[in-house]
Amino acid sequence: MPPSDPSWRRPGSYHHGNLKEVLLEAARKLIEQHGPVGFSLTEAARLAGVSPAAPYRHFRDRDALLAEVARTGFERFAARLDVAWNNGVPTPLSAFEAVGRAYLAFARQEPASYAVMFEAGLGSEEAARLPSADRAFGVLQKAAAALCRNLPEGARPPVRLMSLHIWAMSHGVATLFAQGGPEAKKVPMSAEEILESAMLIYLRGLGILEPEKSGHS
Amino acid sequence: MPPSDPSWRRPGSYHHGNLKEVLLEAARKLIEQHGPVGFSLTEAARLAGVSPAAPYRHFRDRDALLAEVARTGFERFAARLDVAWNNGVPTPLSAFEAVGRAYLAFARQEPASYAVMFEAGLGSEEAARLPSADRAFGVLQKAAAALCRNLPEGARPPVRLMSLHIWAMSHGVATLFAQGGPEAKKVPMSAEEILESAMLIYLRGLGILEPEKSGHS
DNA sequence: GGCGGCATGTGAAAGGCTTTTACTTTAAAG
DNA sequence: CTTTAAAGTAAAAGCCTTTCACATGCCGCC
Repeated sequence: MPPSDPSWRRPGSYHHGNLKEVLLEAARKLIEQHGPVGFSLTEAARLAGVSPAAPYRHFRDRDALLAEVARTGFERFAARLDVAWNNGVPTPLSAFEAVGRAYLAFARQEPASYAVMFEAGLGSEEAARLPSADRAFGVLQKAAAALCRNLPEGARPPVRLMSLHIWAMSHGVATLFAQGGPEAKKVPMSAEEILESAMLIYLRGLGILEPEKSGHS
Repeated sequence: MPPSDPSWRRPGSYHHGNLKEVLLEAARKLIEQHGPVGFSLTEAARLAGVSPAAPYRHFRDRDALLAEVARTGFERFAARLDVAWNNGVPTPLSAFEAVGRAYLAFARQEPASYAVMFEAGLGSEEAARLPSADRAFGVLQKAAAALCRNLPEGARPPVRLMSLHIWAMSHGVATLFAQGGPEAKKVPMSAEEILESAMLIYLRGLGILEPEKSGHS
């Protein structure tokens, strides 16, 4: 069992000892730099210090490596959203906002994972039915449900639809404004401010928050 | 001047006569099928019936072709949003909803263009400062401003922030649910329904729409 | 009308990437 | 200690990108 340091390499040995992890790490770094299009298996192998054929001992092909980046990405993503949600304490609203910030933080800190997880034609064909993808969405759904609990019986929106709204808004803000994305520069606000303000207005529209008296934050 | 049919080819001639347009069209078709990663200049040339070197008479390199797909995509995108907006008639709200549908329709009908326009590391580095990208965003901003005009003076939200919200929501819904995307299948609603319901709630949160009495559409 | 220039397309070649196959090394199980 | 199979290598086939010298023929100019 190799040490937890993901860039560890068995000293002076024919066998690498940790190649799979190192390749995934290298892939994330390269995708970050050159985009998913510019990423090359050979270059990842070079970074890991092995021959171009070595990766095929751990992944069927290039796509399988990307799919694994997506899979492990969803695991960390779901875990971080769940930690941020923290069972809705201290309040459902504050925990909900923490989830939003965690969403954006993940997109910022692992842009390569996020791209492979959500961009069409990368590894995401099957990503939808990944268990951890469902777990991640489940966090949003739990949060939405908790926010509705104070509402009178008849005024509760469909929770599933509500979480799709939240997901779409988070995803839109993340890709447009949180990653170094095209439009990030033209906007004088952080992605976090944009997402939070949008969510406050949305929740007000559902009657979950009181209408504000005057002025907009 | 070649005819307007984009797949026209000069009959039995050494010179193609319409290669640039045909290459862009081929690129969109190929990206649609294999994703931006799988797209190859050589294959586009094959589709157009020319040698692999021919494209270099019209584009500096592969990236330049993708950038041109993005540029022309933004032109059509802006034009279609503007047509849908139709100067806010018959009512700002109905026109606004038409813009939303046009947004999703474009993402559906030109998934390749949309991907290259917005996905990181494709042609989008400079796409942000494209004039037509600004025009497209300008339509959203016009629509947002018009929706606010009925509001009392002090209750008007910052129009720029509001249009960022609208943009992010539209983009999120488009990429998650409108394109054949990962999650489209798991959801029993159309992207249009998801976007419109989200927008109604959002506008209610701004006080632009009346709170509904009971039940959720 | 003929001619010459320039835009446009071709062919071949260099170099990189993906993937396969046969071979080598070495850790670890018995 | 020996056997075995996991994990790495080298080499080769095939595709892609890009460049360069060369071919073609459309168009404007005399």
